[in-house]
Amino acid sequence: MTKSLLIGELSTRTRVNIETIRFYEKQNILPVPARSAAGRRIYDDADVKRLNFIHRCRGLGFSLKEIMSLLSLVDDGNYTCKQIHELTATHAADVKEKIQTLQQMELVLEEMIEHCSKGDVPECPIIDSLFSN
Amino acid sequence: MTKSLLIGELSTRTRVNIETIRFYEKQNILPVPARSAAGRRIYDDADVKRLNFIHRCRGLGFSLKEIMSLLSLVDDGNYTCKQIHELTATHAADVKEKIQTLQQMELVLEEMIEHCSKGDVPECPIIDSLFSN
DNA sequence: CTTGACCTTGTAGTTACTACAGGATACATA
DNA sequence: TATGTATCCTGTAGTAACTACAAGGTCAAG
Repeated sequence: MTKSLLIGELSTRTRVNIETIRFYEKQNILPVPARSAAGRRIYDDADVKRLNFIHRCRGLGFSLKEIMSLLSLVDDGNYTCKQIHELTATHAADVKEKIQTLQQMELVLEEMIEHCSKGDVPECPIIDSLFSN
Repeated sequence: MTKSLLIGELSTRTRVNIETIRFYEKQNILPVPARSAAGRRIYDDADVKRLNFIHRCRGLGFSLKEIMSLLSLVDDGNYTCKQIHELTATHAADVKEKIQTLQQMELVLEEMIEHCSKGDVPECPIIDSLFSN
């Protein structure tokens, strides 16, 4: 049988913020839960599992939209490995692109920093290069 | 003498969106410009220079807050190379951290993708791993 | 029976824009 | 002169994914 939890327990167990859990419900990523007589949200093991899934996906940089796509494939029950692979590969490509952009930034920043005297003087090659042209 | 420009020309010259230019003004990153008799914003070479600076900084991933710090140092006229260096180095460290986070994500994503059959079957190791525990 | 922990809703703030709506102005052409 | 169209104006709302309240209800323990 499945154990029932209040939102605080679900939060502790999944390490997802209470506010975030309510936010996910509003976004239709988490299903509307049962309520106690006093109106409190009641969750079960399936919710723990789903929220952990969402949390892991977020940790891998998937957007909520992408997570919804993954979840609706799973919810419909008729997903194929190929479909999941495609979504994941697309996301992985996005991540790679972001890394490249950031590495380009890093390169320029490091170069600017290198040329810097770092002194208590009112001339700075960083400012000069950014203000040039 | 400095040439005066309307917002559209400033936009073309700096490749910064018109809406973005007005946004920067509202954020006090760009100074309030002069106005024509009909109320149109009038810019000059100093604005071109400043907006180019902002644009480059954005391209290097500086936040508007960071850019404001840089600009106010410059505006006050009493900045030192050391101060600029510090702001830049801090930002560079942020960028490095972001890169590392993304590389971790990439690693996990690639591993998941590798284990994938990519087939038209209803079992997927990606889903399995994300739903496990 | 009160205290404190926990829950509820709803709204506003964050970042850096972007996208309108609805209206005024400027200039060239018919 | 009329008209078209390009440009400008203000102000508001939407985007992503939360986070942070405010103001109030509920529950268990001492």
